[in-house]
Amino acid sequence: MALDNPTTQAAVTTADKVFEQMLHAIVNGTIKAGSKISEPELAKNYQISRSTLREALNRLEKCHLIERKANVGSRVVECSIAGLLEIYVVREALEGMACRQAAMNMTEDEIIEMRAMLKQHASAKALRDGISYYQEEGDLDFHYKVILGSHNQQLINILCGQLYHLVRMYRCQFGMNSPRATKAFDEHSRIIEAIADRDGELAEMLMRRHIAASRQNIEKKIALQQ
Amino acid sequence: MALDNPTTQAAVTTADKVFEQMLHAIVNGTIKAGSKISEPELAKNYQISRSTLREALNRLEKCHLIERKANVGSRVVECSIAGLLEIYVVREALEGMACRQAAMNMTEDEIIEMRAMLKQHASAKALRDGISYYQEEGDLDFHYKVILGSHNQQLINILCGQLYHLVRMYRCQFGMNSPRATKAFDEHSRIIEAIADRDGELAEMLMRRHIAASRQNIEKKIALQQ
DNA sequence: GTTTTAAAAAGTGTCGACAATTATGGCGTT
DNA sequence: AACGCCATAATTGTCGACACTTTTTAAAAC
Repeated sequence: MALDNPTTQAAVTTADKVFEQMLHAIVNGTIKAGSKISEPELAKNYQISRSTLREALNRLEKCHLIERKANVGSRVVECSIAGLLEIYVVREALEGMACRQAAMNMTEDEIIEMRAMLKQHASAKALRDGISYYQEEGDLDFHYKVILGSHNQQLINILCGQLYHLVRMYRCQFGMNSPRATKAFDEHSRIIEAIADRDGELAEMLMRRHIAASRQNIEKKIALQQ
Repeated sequence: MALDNPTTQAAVTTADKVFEQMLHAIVNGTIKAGSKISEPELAKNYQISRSTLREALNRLEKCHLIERKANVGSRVVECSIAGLLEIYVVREALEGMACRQAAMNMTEDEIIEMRAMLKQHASAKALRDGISYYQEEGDLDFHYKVILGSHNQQLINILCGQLYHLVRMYRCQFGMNSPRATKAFDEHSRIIEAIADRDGELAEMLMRRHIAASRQNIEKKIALQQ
């Protein structure tokens, strides 16, 4: 499935399942950002013991979705504009480098797969009502594939394993369906071509601009609102 | 203290203390890389219950120092050349960006502090026998300060909170006292000047070259050994 | 002798209870 | 009425025991 994370393995233990449930709940705001987490209450809700719940909380903490203070408890992270911009800065650096590495390390098969995916996005875009699909899951798909294409486990872990949960949380809660759909599609195309040409330097530059453009788009929006 | 991490708060709970002990043990190789972790055995060694130990293991997992598989157990991460190079790639991207942000966001006081630190390193270097100090803790100090100077919490968390434990582990276990001491000192100086000039673009480029040079130094060494 | 199967041992996951710490609320004082 | 203090309640941290999985061991079948 598109929104499933490439790094997470199937949830076998109950703590895993509760983690996934809470993950979705936090991402889509059912568990409110900034709210305090009551261990006894949640354990009762999910019908599990506190030990199991705490195991799930530890994984949420690994994704930086909750923060814990000793002897005080856990809170869901706040969603602030400043925090969002911070994430964009990190993404610009990491995904830019991932793109450079992808240009060096992607297999021909992976490149073919990416081109096929983009073609599919293009037809979905033509359908017009498919635009929202493209923006949400399609965009994530594209970025995932580039990151995986870097073949760098550290990059993959940081980006897919933790940062992207936060990205999805912000997208959900800020309702970000930016009007950059068409533009973003063209940018994706050029990035793939740079990767296919094995031009790491260009690929990195294009990806950085692509992400920086999204960030500046948000900065502009904020400036207008004030 | 130099090697203490700026992001970790004082260890109050026993799980915290065990985490710190195990952290040091893993970093310096007392607990061998790649070895399996027996919960019952370690719990007995540290004279704590398995619950508390597992809490400590969760924090080690957050730093990517151990890896867990469901119903199987934990292993200390392996130290491979490939893994080391992967980390350098991530550092080049993240610390480069951190340096750019530092040029934008550092306060004048922080810049003064950095210059003072570098002056101290210079005198230590002049002492000759201080060289090892400069290389080990001094180098980490410099990089820490730049990262903190970015004022970007996400960057700080990823770099100081998790990646740098791995870096220290590799330094310890591979015994890396690279002969780049003098060169590195000059590079540090130029980076600080770029930050002081508020030239983010140059600062990022210099930091990336600085880290890339270290990586290439290792690649060269490896090539010679083979 | 090798492979398959089954039982036993060891290890991890989960639970409920107790201990230690922090938050709450009422009381008295200023 | 506002502030500080103490007792109580609630929450988090830790413990030991049990349930379930995986691994090991040994026997049985081929």
